[in-house]
Amino acid sequence: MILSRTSQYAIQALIYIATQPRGEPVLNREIAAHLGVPSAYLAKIMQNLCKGNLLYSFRGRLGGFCLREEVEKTDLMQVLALTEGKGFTDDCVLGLKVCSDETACPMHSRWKPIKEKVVHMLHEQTLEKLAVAVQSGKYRITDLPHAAFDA
Amino acid sequence: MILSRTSQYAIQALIYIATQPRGEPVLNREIAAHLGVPSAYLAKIMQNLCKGNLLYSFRGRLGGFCLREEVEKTDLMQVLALTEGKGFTDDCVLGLKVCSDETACPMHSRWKPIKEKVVHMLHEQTLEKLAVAVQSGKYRITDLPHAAFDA
DNA sequence: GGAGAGTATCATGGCCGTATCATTATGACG
DNA sequence: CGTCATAATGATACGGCCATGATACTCTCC
Repeated sequence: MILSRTSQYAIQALIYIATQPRGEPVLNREIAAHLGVPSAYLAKIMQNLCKGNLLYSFRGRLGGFCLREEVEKTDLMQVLALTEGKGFTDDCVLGLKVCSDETACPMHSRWKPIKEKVVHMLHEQTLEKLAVAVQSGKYRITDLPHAAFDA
Repeated sequence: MILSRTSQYAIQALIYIATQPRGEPVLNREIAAHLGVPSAYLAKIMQNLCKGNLLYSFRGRLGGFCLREEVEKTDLMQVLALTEGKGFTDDCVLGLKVCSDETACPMHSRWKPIKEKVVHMLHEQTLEKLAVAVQSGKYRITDLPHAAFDA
């Protein structure tokens, strides 16, 4: 029902980069600070996204990360294929090794259409759409600053 | 996207008990053997289901586990509330602490209806329905015996 | 009281999220 | 041209949680 923290960070980071001016490398440190996530761990995730051909990386001064493909071309399905593993939507709800239309667990027929909806949604959500949504100010990618409630 | 192994075992075990004659306690050992899962670990899960009022347990000779409520009354949502934690469907996809209709992550509006479909499905699937499906022989609750492919 | 069953406690191994530190590459500047 | 700051990259280590295993305890029936 839930994504790994790795996937969450990856998505957040990519959206953040997509909201920044194209072509200017974004620092890992800056992303981590903005999202409020541990920068060392984020660095490893970024590396993974580089190997998965979603990002360019540049070292040294003026270095950082840039999106590789045009933002309209990258959708969440591609991201999650990297962070969760390629066939992460194929698993049986009950954990059966084989659970296909021919021989299935008793939930298969109900679960399948929902899974398809999820996959469709993940394909539909491109970095561009998400970045625009964030830039509009109506949606957030980071936690709210928790005001002083403890007084 | 996936349930914990604990949840998978719990569901499988409950369905198995539901396929057995009512009133006769079922042995943990028997369930574990039939499902092919480690019996010590399953025992702990069963305990949890007892504490959560889904099972009766009886010790000593002729002991074992019986379903507590009538099978039509127990649905998967109740089971998962115990094994995954009560509000396991409330979490934000991106892991935001607060993600409601008022202030949300950019995926919230797309994710919410899917989540509702999942919750509805989990409420609909009662142990009775699942047990009947298994008893019909059309659906499985255990892995296929892998024939000798390695020769 | 002994065998059979669940119950409770502790110990192990793996993976994930995290933290720390050394290494390498690159642009800037004197 | 050399070296220095900067940034990504890589290696290593640690704690927590999950799945598992092992062992001792407790209850109940015969």
